[in-house]
Amino acid sequence: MHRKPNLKDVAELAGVSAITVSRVLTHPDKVAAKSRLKVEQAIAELGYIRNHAASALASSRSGVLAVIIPSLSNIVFNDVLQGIYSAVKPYQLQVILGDCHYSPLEEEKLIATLLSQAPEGLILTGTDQTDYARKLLQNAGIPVVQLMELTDQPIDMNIGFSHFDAGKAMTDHLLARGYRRIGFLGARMDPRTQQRLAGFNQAVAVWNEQQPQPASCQPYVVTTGQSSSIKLGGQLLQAVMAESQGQCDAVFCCNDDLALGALFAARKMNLRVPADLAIAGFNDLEASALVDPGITSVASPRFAMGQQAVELLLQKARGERCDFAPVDVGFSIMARGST
Amino acid sequence: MHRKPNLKDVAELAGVSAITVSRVLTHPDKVAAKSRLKVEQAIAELGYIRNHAASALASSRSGVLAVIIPSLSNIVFNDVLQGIYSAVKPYQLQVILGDCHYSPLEEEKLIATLLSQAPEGLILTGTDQTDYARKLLQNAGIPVVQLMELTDQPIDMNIGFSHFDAGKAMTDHLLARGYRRIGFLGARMDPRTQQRLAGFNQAVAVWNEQQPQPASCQPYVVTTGQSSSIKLGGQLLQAVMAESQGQCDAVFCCNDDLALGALFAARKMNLRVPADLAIAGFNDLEASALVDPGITSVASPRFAMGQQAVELLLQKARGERCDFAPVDVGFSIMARGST
DNA sequence: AGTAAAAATGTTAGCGCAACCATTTTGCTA
DNA sequence: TAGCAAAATGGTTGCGCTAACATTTTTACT
Repeated sequence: MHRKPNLKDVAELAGVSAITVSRVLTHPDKVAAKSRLKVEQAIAELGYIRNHAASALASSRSGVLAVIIPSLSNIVFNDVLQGIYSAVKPYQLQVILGDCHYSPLEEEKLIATLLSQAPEGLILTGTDQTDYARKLLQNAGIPVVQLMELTDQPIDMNIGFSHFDAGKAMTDHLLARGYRRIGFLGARMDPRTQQRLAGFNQAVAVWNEQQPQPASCQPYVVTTGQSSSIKLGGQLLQAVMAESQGQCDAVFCCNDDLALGALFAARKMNLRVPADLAIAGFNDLEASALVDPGITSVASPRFAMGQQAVELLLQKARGERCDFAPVDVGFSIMARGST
Repeated sequence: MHRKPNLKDVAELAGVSAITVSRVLTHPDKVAAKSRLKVEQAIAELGYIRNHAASALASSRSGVLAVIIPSLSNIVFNDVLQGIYSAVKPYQLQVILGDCHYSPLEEEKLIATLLSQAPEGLILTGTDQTDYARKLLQNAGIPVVQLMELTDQPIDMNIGFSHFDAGKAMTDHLLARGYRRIGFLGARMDPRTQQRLAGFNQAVAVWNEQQPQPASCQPYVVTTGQSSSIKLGGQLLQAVMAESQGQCDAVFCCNDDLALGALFAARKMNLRVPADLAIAGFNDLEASALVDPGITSVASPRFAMGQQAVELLLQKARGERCDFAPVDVGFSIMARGST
């Protein structure tokens, strides 16, 4: 036999009907142990592998979960992905992953492509999808989770935390520690980074409103559209130092890559951390806790977010629940030596 | 209309036959501009999205590329993935990604699952697949690339470099710099790590054979099955220092995570790098170049490997070539301050 | 043993699309 | 304008599987 064996071949060899073979594969408990054994032997003998396309077509269940992240290179989404994969494991689900490179338009195209797989659900990052993308998803009628940040108008389900609040909290932390000339170092400037910056600005504004003149805070904001990296952190530190004429006494980096870069660069500039310069980051990467001094950062349960996204998706797909309020997973300030 | 629109619905609205609509989607150049326009309008109006399962079943082309990596958390495979995604982009191909957690058995199961998607090709990491997995792949008759390391008996195609040679070269580098009490810090101990260790042992053996007694090299090997992390690097450094009673003057870490951890720990132990202790790593992560001192490491073209894997796969799938000798992409020693 | 219920198995039909081959239309040359 | 090749389009069929219903066999209990 040259062509690949199909259900019928297995059925003939096992001496049962095709549907019985099908059942062995999908509802093994609905088949008598005796037949099941015969079928399993036949499958093994022929090296039969089910044709997923045919199965999906006949059952109109694809067994596919679509995931779109903004970047493969940002480790942050790696953690989320791991959560997703770990949650998916017990189920017969394949993950199809797309990278939209932080572009809503690319994301829109990806959504259109991925929808052709008729996925059981879709996990998106962030909340700034295009109108057309939202329409596509509405029509598709599949459960959707928007992950990482919170929104008032979710497409469907929503799990995340407030990057605005986190940015504000970190800035308050710096203010509370006595820093008054605080730089904000931002790269990429995707929506979540912008929210962190907004939180920073808000915290500074509130502070300056409440404090008498001599204690007021001078912010220095340096941002770039470049994607963030450790190296860039050093460059941005130099930039903010230039802009503040060396007055800057703390920097709030929009993520830990920049913060690490700033820390390494500070050393080379002979700035003592935190005596001359405090450094705060975001995302709480492993390295941040282990460098000396440790970098103060914002931690969030990324792995758990990924897991929970899958759980909610499947609950909704199974029709177990349908009232899903946005889930705020919160964040925490990991205060360390750098501030 | 409640159900999702299908080809026929589009065809009726556009006033053409179903097959013409199909052609607009797959061979747009085979359709007159006039019909194409009508069809495109109808598609937009109905929000039609092609059913991938039906398409795959009818055409027996899945448009899927399967990829199995040993770990999502290891950034190294991230780079490879990025290469794969970048190479896949111009084609109508979806990537289905599996994580086998460094387990050949899990990999075997994953292969069986992924084969049911009838992928156009499969990219595997490493070369230690189970016999049954190899048989499955032989039967499947799809192009396969084994990535990252080289082997004499590839399943099909093979792209990578010699981790043995790289381990040996790095050890030679340390010996040439005058270090004689060299520790090898290994975590996870997957096949590639073992090859690096074998290269290390070989280099030491060769050295000791050629050198007179007083110049001979004393190796200290400390390994663990735990998965590697920055933190673990520090712990392993302490372990090797204990084992060598503080005599160790250089450590070759099986990857840069460990090396960074070793560097951070060395600082806390008041060891000057490289005066008291040299540190070498593997993989050349971004941070390794930017810490102070920079960590000497082994660089390899991971992104390019991913890209090339896709290219070869597609060439073979299109039948353009079939004689694929293993591709050695090589490596290079990035000598930095740490050694 | 007899009966009803439950479990196991089979039959039929169709999921949505594209390959194949047949037919119609178009564009071009003499 | 006829005639022909090439381009465009359509009809039929089947890809491999499973849902829904139909039938048979087994089980449990009187």
